[in-house]
Amino acid sequence: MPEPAVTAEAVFDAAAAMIELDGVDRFTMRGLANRLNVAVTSIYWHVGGRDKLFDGLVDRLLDEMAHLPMTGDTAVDRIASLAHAQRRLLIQRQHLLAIAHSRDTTPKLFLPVQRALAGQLAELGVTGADAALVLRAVEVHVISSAVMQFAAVRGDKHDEEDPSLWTDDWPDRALVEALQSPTDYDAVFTYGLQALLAPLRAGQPDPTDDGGVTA
Amino acid sequence: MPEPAVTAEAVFDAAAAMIELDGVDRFTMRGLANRLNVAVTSIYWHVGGRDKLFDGLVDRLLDEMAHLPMTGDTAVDRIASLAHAQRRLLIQRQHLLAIAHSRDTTPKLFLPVQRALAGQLAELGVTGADAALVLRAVEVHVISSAVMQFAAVRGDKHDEEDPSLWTDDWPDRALVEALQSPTDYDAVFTYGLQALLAPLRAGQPDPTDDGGVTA
DNA sequence: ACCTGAACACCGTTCAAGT
DNA sequence: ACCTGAACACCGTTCAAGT
Repeated sequence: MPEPAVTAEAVFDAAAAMIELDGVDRFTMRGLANRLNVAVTSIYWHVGGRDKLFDGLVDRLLDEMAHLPMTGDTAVDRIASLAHAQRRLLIQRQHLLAIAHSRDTTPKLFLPVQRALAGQLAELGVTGADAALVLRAVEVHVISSAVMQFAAVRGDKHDEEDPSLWTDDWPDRALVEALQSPTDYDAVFTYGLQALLAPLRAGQPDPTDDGGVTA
Repeated sequence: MPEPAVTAEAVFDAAAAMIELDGVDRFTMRGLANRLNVAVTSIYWHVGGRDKLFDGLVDRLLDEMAHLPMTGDTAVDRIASLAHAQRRLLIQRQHLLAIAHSRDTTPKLFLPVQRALAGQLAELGVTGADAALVLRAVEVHVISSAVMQFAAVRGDKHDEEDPSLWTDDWPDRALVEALQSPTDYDAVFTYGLQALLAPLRAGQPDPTDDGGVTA
């Protein structure tokens, strides 16, 4: 009974490692087979084709997100800490996030934290459709900003401002200078999250009241 | 002096139309050449390879964004209306946005609206590094949520909630039901935008004060 | 059950050759 | 200046064949 040369586990591990190293674009079935020292076709037997392989990798990410820490004295703090933890993991798994995005399964990433968020919102008295809206607003903020930061950081060469767009007589020199340096996505994320959670801190004004901004 | 069979303009037009119809993934150089009734290699002479072609398409999107409308009685309303207009255009140009994203040039999309936003923020007395932060928070919100919505809507089959994740004894039946229906991304966007702009409405509290949520 | 090589139908891109 | 076909070096996937 000779041991198999590879297992499905080993295929996923190797694929994840390769992708984390070189990115999704440079990942090929043939390269993976080469790394595992098997024929390409062997991979098809173990895990199926490229799509099945990526499905499996995304499922791994989902599992990881099911065990995120959540700390804090108040419910709002716990929501914020969960959002930060989720974001950190997504940044760490940039390439898996990119895969999920390219496969249009980003909304699946809501699921592992939904129950925890719902529980904290319930503690704040936010329930029903209101809770669904806030929950999704937080998740969209966490995930979409991570998706975008990933692309932005990779293309950081273009992030520096083109000064030619600003006339020299623009009065706010400090602003122009601030825009010249690369975006601090962590700060932007935290600012946005804080804004999203602000209405939850002071009583509970109707979160669906848009203040007439709908334009 | 025979007229050329194709021009660079015509190539870009045809490419944009094809991509808008079938998506980026199904777009190929050979298919484009076929549609134009020329040899593939002719395209290389006119606009260069795939990368150059996509660069050109993204530049077209940038041009479009330079002429967005901005209306409203107050500066905050004008910022909101600009954000909504930018979002609408990005949704309309979903596939071009996807191209920009895949090429890591999403931050470039900030540029065409930066001056207008800076002007309105200045009217509100928000300047310097604070203005840069708010400006980027708004732009990240607009662009990243559009990037994500695009993927989410394409994969809408997965958007419906898996009820098995909720135990039957979860108390908030209305929430579970709300999560079962597909996400209303417009509502989520408006809610987030309103939250981002709220501190600008009532005086100007320090926007970098995170209320201790940094976790 | 596991692994292989050959083969198919694609890609993007280069380049010498035509007019 | 403009357009072509042939050719190169890749892809992912299928399938019959081996053990």
